[in-house]
Amino acid sequence: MDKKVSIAVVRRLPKYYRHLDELSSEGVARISSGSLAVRMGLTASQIRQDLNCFGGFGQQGYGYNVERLRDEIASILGLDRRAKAIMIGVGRIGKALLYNFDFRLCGFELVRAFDVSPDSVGRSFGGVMTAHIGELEEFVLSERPQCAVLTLPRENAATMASRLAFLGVKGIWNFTNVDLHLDGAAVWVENVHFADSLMTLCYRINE
Amino acid sequence: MDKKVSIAVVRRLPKYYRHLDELSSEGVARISSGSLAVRMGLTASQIRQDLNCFGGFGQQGYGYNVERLRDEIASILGLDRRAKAIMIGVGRIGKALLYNFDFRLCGFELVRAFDVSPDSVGRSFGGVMTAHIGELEEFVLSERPQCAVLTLPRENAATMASRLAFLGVKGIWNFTNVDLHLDGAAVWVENVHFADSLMTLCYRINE
DNA sequence: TAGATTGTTAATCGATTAACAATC
DNA sequence: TAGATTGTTAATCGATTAACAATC
Repeated sequence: MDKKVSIAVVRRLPKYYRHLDELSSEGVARISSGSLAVRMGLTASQIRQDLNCFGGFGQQGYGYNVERLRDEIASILGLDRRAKAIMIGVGRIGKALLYNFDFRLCGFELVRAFDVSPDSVGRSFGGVMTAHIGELEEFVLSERPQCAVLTLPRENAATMASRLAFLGVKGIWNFTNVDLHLDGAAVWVENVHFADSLMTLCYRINE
Repeated sequence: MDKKVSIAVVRRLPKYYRHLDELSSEGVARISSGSLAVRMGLTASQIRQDLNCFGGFGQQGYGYNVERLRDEIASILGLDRRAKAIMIGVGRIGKALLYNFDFRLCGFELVRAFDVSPDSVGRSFGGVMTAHIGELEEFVLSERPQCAVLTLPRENAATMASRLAFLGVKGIWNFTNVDLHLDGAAVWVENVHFADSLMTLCYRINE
């Protein structure tokens, strides 16, 4: 266990979790790497390799216990830690996330949103209170959120990212279509580049 | 030119496009693979390899003409084709896209949205008219959109995907947290899995 | 026990990086 | 011409797949 874990493996973990959780809801108690492979569109070999980065969760001749494996993966991902997160920018995308997206299922507690607009400041959306961006420093230094959701206009993304890195935030979930360069800072940036995604689809359609 | 193009290369194309477009706005007329590599966080070798999948766009001793290269990549991606797209499901995420996202910059014209709710049907959001989902078949068969944006509740995603595949849609931009299996159908699915993305970040933060 | 299926090592495949001749 | 930088081939690296002994 604890071999070097590649990016490719980490990116597959949420997918494993999702399918195992579904299987669990369907009442499936155990599954072999072969069946899971068919269901997920992977190879059995790859699944066994992936899981063995973290430990031997299966049993020869039997397969894997669905609930146990799901919970192991949840734990590996840190979904049970409930780290604090904040949101920067409460526009349409920010609000869509606040109302429709369950941060808890992804291991986070969204504790505060920030914006500049009087339309949003002081109001609560999806149960999350919005404060003025001027209060960011004080809030972060006292509450120590580990993650920030960047849903502000792209012009302000780079500056805000540095500001957050300086404050010690450890992860940025970036919805602006900008590549953030936080050289030196120990910040992990996870990008959600809508445009890149749709352009990829455009390529496939026109192929 | 026209060597086999890997998934990895295709996924980098939008990023090349974005950076070249920025360089162009900055008034930069030419760039070497070395400088572009520094800017994009890649290696010069990889950039030259990537671009040579499609043709020799550079010039020895000079580098690449920024505007020309940007336009070549736009053309490779098909951003200049303006394919028709429709949206299925006009909830908060759908509306956020309709109001804030520029489909044209990604090679699509969003021509119609569909929903069931009387709150949305007959209304226009971000310049796109919403029709009742019952009119889907007629519309698709006459207008022949090549792409559908799936922003409906996840319970309905699988059924709707089959329906769209049957109607001859060629690409699905999937915002529901479900893996769609359209075996046999010639449909490319491009997923935007918010939860998978955030869970990945959760892993990094708890590492 | 016999059958099934894992964990793990070895083989293959593909993608990235390095090197350099071609040439602007 | 000399310097710079590409296009392209070869070398390396890493990830996926195959194979099989271990074992439940």
